[in-house]
Amino acid sequence: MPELPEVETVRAGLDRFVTGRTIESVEVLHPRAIRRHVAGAQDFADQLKGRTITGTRRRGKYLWLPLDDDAAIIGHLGMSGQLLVQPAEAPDETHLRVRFTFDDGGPQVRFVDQRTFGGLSVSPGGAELPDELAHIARDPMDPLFVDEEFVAALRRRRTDVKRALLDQTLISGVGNIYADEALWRAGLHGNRPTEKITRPAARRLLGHVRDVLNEALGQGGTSFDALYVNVNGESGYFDRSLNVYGRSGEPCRRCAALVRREAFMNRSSYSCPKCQPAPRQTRVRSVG
DNA sequence: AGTTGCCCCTGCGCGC
DNA sequence: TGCGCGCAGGGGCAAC
Repeated sequence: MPELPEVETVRAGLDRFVTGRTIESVEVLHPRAIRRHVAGAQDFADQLKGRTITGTRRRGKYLWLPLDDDAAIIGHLGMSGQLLVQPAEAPDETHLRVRFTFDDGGPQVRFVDQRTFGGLSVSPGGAELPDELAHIARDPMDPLFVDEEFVAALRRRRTDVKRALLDQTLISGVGNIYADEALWRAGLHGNRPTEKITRPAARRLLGHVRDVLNEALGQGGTSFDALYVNVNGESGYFDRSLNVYGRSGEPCRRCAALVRREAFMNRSSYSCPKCQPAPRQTRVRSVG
């Protein structure tokens, strides 16, 4: 569920509550929530006990908390994960998976995840980029993201442009909502083959991706329901600014044609039939 | 080697 | 009211 703006909102919210605090204990209430930590729940808790969190970082949809021993706690929210700051006396959430308590007796950090697609792990390399995240491309908010490298890499792909936007090894942080919104702004149908996107069109698309991510971040992200909230349990407001996502059958805000929904990889894509005409011919797939 | 589907889960809203 | 179905902000990984 959460894409870059939502994850960044969570990271920023977490920062002042965790930086400089020392972990007293870690309670794993559901093993699936730490499945990426292959050594298991006991090892996860043992490694973290007594460690001090030195800050908060993010790349794409992943965030991590560097520790005083150069490892880091990595967090991914999946579709329904939350990181909440809660007083010790707050009742356990229904889907509470992991609880962190600190030696100052202050608020706990809780990982709550209804569907358990998200999870936590401990990985070395926390100061720069945890080893586990080596395959994740820089996101477009990263000062070291190189636009022209993205443009070239996009055009080298042999896939459809929406699939490329969702590929976290090409560009990270973009998910189903913001891919659809950026494609609408760019006037491109998601099924357009990447090799036919011109360099200027690719640059424009990247600009729209950046714009929509920034605007959503300014609104605290997109919340359709109680599943996405910040560390204090508050919703974001970008849902009011969505132009196509989830607006099937409603008028396009640019041309009033009715927004269409198309099946896409067991999910949905939303687009304007006039502003984003489907490519005449779908990508030719190599055979044999 | 690059690309494509499947599948992991829980809950909600809808139609019958 | 109750059941079954489809759908949901993601990504790893086996199979082509």
